[in-house]
Amino acid sequence: MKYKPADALNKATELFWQKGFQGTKMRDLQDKLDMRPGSIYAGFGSKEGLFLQVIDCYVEQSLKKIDDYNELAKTPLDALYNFVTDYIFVDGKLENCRVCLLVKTVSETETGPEHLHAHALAGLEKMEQKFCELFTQARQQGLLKQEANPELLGKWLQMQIMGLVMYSKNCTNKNDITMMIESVFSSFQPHV
Amino acid sequence: MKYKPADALNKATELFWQKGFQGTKMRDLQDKLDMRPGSIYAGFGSKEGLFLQVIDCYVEQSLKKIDDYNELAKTPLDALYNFVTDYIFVDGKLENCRVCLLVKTVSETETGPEHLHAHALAGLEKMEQKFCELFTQARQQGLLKQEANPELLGKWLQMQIMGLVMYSKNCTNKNDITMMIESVFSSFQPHV
DNA sequence: ACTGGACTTGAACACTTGTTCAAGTTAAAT
DNA sequence: ATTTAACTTGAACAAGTGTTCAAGTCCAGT
Repeated sequence: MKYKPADALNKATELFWQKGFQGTKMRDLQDKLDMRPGSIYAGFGSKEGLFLQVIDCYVEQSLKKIDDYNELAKTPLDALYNFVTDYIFVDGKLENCRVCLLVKTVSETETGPEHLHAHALAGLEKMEQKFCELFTQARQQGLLKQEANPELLGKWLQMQIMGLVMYSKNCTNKNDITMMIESVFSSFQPHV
Repeated sequence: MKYKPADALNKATELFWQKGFQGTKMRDLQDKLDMRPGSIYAGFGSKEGLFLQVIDCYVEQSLKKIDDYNELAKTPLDALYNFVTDYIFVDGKLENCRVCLLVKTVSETETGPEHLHAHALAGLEKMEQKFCELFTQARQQGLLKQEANPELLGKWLQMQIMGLVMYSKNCTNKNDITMMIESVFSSFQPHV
């Protein structure tokens, strides 16, 4: 496969993210990627194969995104805070927030194709691990109580993000969400 | 429409809940409901029409379920706690937990059919209102600080449930989830 | 110039999709 | 017994589905 897959994968990601796995039709992909069916099958094997690669690509980019935030922010906790805030307020607007592709896929394939489900779950696990990493750093820097459990905090943050993002679909009040984010992150501060 | 829709609607709910709107095919419904296409269309208008009725039915039953919990429990807070716990640990097992049909639909139709999306959101709003109701009762009974805002607590609980349920798909450790539920509900107790 | 392999094309295929409809059944009201 | 309206049936339809494949294009290595 010599085809420049980066651009194609990003376009495919956009489609799958918008419409889900089942909602995305091969014809949609053909139009969006400007590739004929044969090329897509030569390059990616099948719709499922393409989707799996899209997920890998998505996970890789998401992990990198967190690293980028971490380099820019003063502390790992700030990085996580900024990551979450920017994820929910895209261009400052709550309406632009979209459910994470992995979460969407997990929900869609709850009973569906086993390997798609497993693949999305594996991606989420990597995200959680990354959260855990940053919490570990934060503790080393004395930003958390010494007894704090980074692994548990990672799980907790993962859960909170899932809740925040899903709930943001159901909420028109920017203020409510802002308060919730504050509330989530204030629980990470060491007891004063 | 004289057809006994109760049984049919429940069976349809089961299918849509398992497979989602797009994932559920008319043939599946025909088999599960043991009805021929003409009958389904006479009774429900279309696949979308049936789905909308399924959602209404689901919301109604969910609201009633909370009322039932409220009658059985000592306090509204206990009722909510039991509701959440039983929702996540179905038959005591984390694996049996399924993403709420409304949440699943919101996620699936994020960009898709406008009215399906709106209908699911409306259902979620009713659930939130019910949570708010119970929190109001709890405050009247002195179980919450007088300054507590039941409306905000309702939103908060809605968000937390979404997070807990979605995260439970990604978690094999029953203990972790139990701790998270405790953590969520301990935040409702008045400051000691 | 020639070969060979990777990539592309677009028509075509077999199957599935949601939906329709003419014909048949039921059962209460006249 | 006749009418009427609601409901059921199941074959059929048109459109859409993921996928294939013979034929063509490209281009690096000989």
